[in-house]
Amino acid sequence: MPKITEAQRETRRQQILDAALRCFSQDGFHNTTTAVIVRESGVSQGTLYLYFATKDEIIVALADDRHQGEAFLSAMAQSEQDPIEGLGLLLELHGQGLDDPRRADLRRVGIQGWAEALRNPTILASVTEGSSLVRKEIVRLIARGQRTGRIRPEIAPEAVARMLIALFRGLTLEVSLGEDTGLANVGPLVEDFIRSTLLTDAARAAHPKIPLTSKE
Amino acid sequence: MPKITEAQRETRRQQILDAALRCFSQDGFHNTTTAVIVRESGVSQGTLYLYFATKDEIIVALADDRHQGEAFLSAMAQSEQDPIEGLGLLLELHGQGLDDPRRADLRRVGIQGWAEALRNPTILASVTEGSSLVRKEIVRLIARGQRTGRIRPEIAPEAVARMLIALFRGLTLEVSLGEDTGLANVGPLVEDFIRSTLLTDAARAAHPKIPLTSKE
Amino acid sequence: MPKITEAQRETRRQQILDAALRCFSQDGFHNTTTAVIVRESGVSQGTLYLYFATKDEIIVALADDRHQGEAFLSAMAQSEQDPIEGLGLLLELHGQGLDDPRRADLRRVGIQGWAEALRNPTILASVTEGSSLVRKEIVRLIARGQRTGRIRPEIAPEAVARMLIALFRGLTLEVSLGEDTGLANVGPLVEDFIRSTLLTDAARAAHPKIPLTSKE
Amino acid sequence: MPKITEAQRETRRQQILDAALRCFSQDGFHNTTTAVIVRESGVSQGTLYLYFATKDEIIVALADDRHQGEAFLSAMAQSEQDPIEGLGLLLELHGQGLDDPRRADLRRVGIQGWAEALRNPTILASVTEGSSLVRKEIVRLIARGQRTGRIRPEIAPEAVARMLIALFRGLTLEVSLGEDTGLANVGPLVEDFIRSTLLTDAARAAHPKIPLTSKE
DNA sequence: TATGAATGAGACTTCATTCAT
DNA sequence: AATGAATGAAGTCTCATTCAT
Repeated sequence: MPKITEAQRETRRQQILDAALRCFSQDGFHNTTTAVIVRESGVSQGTLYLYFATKDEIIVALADDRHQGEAFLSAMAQSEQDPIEGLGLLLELHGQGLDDPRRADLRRVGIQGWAEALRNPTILASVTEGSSLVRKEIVRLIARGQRTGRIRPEIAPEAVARMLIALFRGLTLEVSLGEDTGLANVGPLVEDFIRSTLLTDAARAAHPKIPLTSKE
Repeated sequence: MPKITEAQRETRRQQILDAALRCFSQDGFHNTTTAVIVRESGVSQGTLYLYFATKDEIIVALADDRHQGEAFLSAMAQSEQDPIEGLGLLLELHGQGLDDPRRADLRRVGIQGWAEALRNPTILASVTEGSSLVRKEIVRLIARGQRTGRIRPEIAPEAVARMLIALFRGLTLEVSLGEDTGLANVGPLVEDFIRSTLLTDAARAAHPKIPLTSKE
Repeated sequence: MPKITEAQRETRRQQILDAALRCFSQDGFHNTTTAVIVRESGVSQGTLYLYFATKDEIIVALADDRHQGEAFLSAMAQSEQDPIEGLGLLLELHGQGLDDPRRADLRRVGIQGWAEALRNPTILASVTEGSSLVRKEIVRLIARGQRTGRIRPEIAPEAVARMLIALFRGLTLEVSLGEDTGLANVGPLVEDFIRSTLLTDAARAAHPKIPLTSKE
Repeated sequence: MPKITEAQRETRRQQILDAALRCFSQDGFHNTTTAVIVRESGVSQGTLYLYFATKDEIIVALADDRHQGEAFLSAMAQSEQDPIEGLGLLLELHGQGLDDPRRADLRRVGIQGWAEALRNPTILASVTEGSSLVRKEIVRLIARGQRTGRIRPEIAPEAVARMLIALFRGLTLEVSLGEDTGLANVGPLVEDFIRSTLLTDAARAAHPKIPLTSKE
């Protein structure tokens, strides 16, 4: 029987994960020693292993955190009545995620997660789970739009989903690498793409502007 | 007067890089020991360090190789007379690069390079150099298309370039993670995007189909 | 609150230093691997680095130990009331240090320390600190002797100090190299030197024999 | 049958030894790689091993060079008719050797030779041979002085020799460690020592000043 | 003879993990 | 539960020496 409450335990765990996120973001997963995480999180070397069985498990936990965030965004988009507005909201939220400086560490560690996923099945599962959630949500929204006649029927919803996910992952990378062109906002172009490529002529008339307001 | 010719030296170097590429692809950069690279490449432990000063330098060299490949693709696209066909060729070549099983290792190591670039300025420079080349080529093609009235003038060439690069990076990741949906080819959608979003009405009529034949 | 007390830590540290002293004495600093020190001291490879950051730091610590010993001898000499007896005591103690077989390792490692001091500023500082202490003590004793009229006033105290230090270092080397002539004790000659060269005629009469009893 | 003359061979050998002396003086024997010696001497890696079978043999050769110099000094002293003047000359020559900046490298490498001699019998033999030559010469001079009644008969020649050798070795060390007091010349004190301790009253009257002119 | 590329044993050091307290 | 000292396997890199040309 534990001598600390579940809440205390969860707090400690987050404390470690927060420190790990910062460290991994700065020095990379493999160049961060458990000693540093321990120092940054304020727990002891031994305590770390009361919460995570291995160092690998820490990055797995961070990856899991990440796709929980994605699940949340999907849920929000789903609550939207209009599918096109739902799609716009999804894109907007992800677009904001790209910009938010408070999420810089998450983005950087996310990229490292991709590299790890190539050889760690657990992390791969986590990454895939996250993208899968988003993909399904996009497919659902597109399909709904097609049923209501707003989105061109010949469009393959899966393809759109894959394309949008790939696009956002690529933008995450671009932002994190600091490949700052200082020019040209991609947001309006994505908006343009959706309007011209996905929407039917009728919908295009009804939606003079879909609510994609990402500043990125 | 060296005991070995420059060509022999280059061969040896490639031999090491080839082995390293295979190893890094399989186990990741940080989980590949120099001992394994040495074993795989058939040279001795000491010889490795006659060609690369540190293990890090090997991944830098692989990243450099990579953007040399990108320079080559850009050069090919530039040789095309018609900007739209040039753009199509560029996309096709990159699309083929996504599919080619012989390039699987390159893709996987490329993703690891992204993670390394976050904390290794030399690798970052190499990655950025590669994308920069492609971006400039795309901008050049779009601008040319706009001058000839084939591409809508209100389109921002930089934005298109960033979007396409992000898209292909994202697709590289998708393919490498094996997130295989088994469905829906993105290629036609990209083609559709270009036709609907970029081309002027006149050009769209003239190009009933732009030559984007990527099967991915 | 540390898991081990300061005393336990100091014991461990000495345990390592003792082993290192033996190893360095036998095989030389550069021909002694950390693996051997570890084996001899009974600690693990990792533990060594819990006490010393680098192998170099071990020899620095040994050099420091050495000049702490010299400080002790100086303190003893200073406690003597009569300056000539103090000088005699100092020489006697150092003379005993030359003979003592238990100090053979210290002498041998000391000589290696000289070689290291040529290119390691930290070790140089340690060696210099040690000789400086002794020099100051000799100067103090000589000057005191001059004030009481026992030592010839035209003698330069600094020169005597340098000469005696050089002499003892040279004798340390001779003993350690085993250049054993089996003949002729230097001790009485040093005694003679002091009587004839340093003492005033009056003091020479009062001290028919200064208490220099080194057998070396 | 050699394709180069003995003279050419000797030149090459010296070229290597000169480079090695400089390198060893600067970085120490163990921190000088053969690669550096090769670079400094201008010969190739392979050629080095045509002249010296091992790296150790290089320091042995340097040690041998050294005691050849000592043999030369002894020969000079022996040529002197008067034993006391001979002794003075010997001390003067060694004293000059301490000061000469062109001999700084020799002194530094000599000290490293002491450290090596502790575990390398060949180097030990070389060092011992050098000191032995000097010791014998001093003994011979003292004994001669005793026969002619210039030096006190109760003095042990061996002890004087050992003391003087130890003293000069110690001074070599002091100079090389840069323990510069900026004060007090030891030379006159040594002179004083010889006059007061060794000479008979008669000789002291005859030699108002023995020719010891070392500036060190 | 001379060269310099190649070799591979081995050195130092790090670090994820354990376990007695 | 928490601690932090201890562990030892393993990794990167060096370097004296060799040998085919």
